[in-house]
Amino acid sequence: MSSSEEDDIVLSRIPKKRHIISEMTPPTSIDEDDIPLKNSGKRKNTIAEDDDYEEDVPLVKKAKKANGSALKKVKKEPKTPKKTPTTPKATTTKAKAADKKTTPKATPKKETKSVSATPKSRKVAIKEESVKQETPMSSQEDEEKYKWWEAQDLDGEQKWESLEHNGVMFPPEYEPLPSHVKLYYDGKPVNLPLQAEEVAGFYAAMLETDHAKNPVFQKNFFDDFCQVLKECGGCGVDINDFTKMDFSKMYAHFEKLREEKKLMSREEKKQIKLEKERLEEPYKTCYLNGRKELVGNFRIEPPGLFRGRGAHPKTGKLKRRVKPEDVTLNLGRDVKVPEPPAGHKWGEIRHDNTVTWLAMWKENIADSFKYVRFAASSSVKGQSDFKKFETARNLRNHIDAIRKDYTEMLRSEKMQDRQMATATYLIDVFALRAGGEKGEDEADTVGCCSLRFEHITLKPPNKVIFDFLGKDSIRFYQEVEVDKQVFKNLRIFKKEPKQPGDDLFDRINPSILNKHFQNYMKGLTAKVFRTYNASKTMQDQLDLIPNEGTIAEKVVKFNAANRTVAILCNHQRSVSKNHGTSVQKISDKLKEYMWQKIRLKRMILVLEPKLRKKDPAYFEEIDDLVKEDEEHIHHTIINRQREQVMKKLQRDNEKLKLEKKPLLTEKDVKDKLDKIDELEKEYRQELKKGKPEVKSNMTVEKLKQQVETIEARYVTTSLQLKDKEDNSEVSLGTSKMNYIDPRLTVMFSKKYGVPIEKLFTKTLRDKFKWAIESADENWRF
DNA sequence: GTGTGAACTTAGGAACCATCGT
DNA sequence: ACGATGGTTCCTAAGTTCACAC
Repeated sequence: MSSSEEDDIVLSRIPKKRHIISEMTPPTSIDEDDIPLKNSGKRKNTIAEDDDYEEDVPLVKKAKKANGSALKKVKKEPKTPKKTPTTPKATTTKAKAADKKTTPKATPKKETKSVSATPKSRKVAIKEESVKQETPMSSQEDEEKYKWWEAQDLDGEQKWESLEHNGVMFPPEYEPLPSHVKLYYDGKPVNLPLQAEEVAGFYAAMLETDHAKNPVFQKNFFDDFCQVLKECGGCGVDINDFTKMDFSKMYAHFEKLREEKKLMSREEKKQIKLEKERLEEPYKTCYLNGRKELVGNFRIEPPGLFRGRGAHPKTGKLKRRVKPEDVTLNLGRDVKVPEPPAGHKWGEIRHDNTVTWLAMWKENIADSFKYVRFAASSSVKGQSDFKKFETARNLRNHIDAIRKDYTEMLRSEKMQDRQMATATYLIDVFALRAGGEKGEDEADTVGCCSLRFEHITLKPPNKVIFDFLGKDSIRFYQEVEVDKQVFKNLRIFKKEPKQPGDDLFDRINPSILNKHFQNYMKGLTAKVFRTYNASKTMQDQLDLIPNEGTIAEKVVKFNAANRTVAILCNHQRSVSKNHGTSVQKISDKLKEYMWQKIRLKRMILVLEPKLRKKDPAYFEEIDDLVKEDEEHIHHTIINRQREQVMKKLQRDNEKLKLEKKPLLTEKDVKDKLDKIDELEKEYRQELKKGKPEVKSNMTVEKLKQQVETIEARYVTTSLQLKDKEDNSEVSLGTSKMNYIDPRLTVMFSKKYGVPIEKLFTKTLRDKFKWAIESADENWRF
């Protein structure tokens, strides 16, 4: 076959390539790496014509490191922190939208128009609406009824016509510790300045968590703590050794507060909750194009210690308090700007209707932005969700062609194309994420394009073992069989001089890949494959479910389908710490049921011994129970009963103590204990004789009835156990919320007569209202 | 292409809450 | 009536993607 021939050629050329590559890119140094890079463009063009994939040059991804940060700084410099629109964004085209006459009423309509009209490269579908902004905050009638999915699709650059909101909610000010609660350093109490005390408190409060035991966390915390301490003038003691810090007093104080909170009366708790709700009331909603909408995260994130996931180099760093001056609000031009907190000003006011955020601030850990956005149930989010699923759904019209193409392209002469095809295969088949490049100061996690040498192991003829940390440092481990050619390609991508640490896909990145995808379908990017395959899988799984059985059974089947999707997407959750015990409990229960059943059957035989011959199968299992197990179960039962009696005694006594009445003693429960003793005796007898006592009023009929009851319980419980095990490390929620087209769930609900409440929680019903109201029992993805 | 900023979706764990079995 | 338990919501970190400057 031509394939192997081709491969032979390819492989035979490798030495040559190796030579070239090692000349061009010394394997050791990243910095030197970026020198050849500059030539790459030129070289590549000529070489590509050779049809010799071997010779085009890897993208050099790590090049920036050194001068990258320098660049960054240069860039940032012109950014004067003044009031002028100097953020990079503000100077770009879009920025005209953000153009800020901080005085909101400056030139309302003209500006709004120019906002939308400016972006040069795009045809902006804006019909110069002479915005009839009827006082939004008052129109309450139709808001409930607005169904955007039945309305016209405004699919353009402009995201809103008018926007009014009340700004953001700030966390409460820091409350100083009582004077007797202090940090101890080197055995002595320390008087910390308030700001430093707050930071120390962040750590103290989490003293018993895993985070606090992580050395990186400790170091980052300590560095930032010392910094803060220095900034506010120190504390008279030279604090320079983390190990001498004693947070125990502070920790105890926080524990006490926690306890007190728990012990608050029902009434008090209610009051506090009411008060909280009253305070957040104004921020919960906003007006979008005159209609009331829910805001999502209107609360500014409180300060604290950064809890990065996985091995994050910055974990433990201080997340500083956000001030109104740090916050940029985005709202309509003609609308009242909410009052900043007393004595403060907003950082900036924007009127950018090409974006959907309400407020924004810069965060100090990664130096990125945080946004206040609409809630998931809002029309804005609903629309983009709808669009996302429609894009994914549209992929079904192209997927065959795409698969055919990449299958062919796996053998391309051009290295970049081979990588592209192979990556597409992995993304399509194993639902990998795109895998963008990550920095030194982030956790080392990867996706498809950032997979490295050490992340896959090849086992001929075609087995691949993936083992890497993906998003959120969740491990992706799979042993799979792949297409022969994919296997060969991966082997080539790992060929010398590649070594651990090197990128497998050194000629592509998500950007290149996505650009390629655009050729097939508008809006097609790497992540669309995940959505498509998830929803497609769900559809296929649902198709397999017969329309029969109880609602509960159907729900179980639905969840099983959901689970296959979750597994496809590698959605995991950590096993809860008491998972082990609760599994043990259930299997104990199962054993006990089994024992009960057998015991009942033995009783039947006591009544009518000849039944055994008549129906040997029915009685077969009674031999399965060995004496030791039986004895053990007896013990468990007896112990449990005794414990229960004693526990109740204790509880009663506690009450009596409060009422100052005389306490009960063991004598008072003697009756009960005696009964248990009796039972114990009975069991012992039973064990000796090998058959149970049978009450005089028992009949074979009754006993058989009881056996059935027990059997039913056994089945239910074992299903429960299986479900628990299967689900212990799979998280169904993420795929239900983000990947499975909600119209599939709605379809299932209608077609199988399962109330939607059993499949979607309240929040999901709100989020997917559009789907619930638009899909019927015949809808297909 | 590379680098970066910006804006958006996706994600797991903690906190909170309701319900269930005893 | 009560704690354990499991489900739901909240929180915010961690991704992807896109536009733009170079």
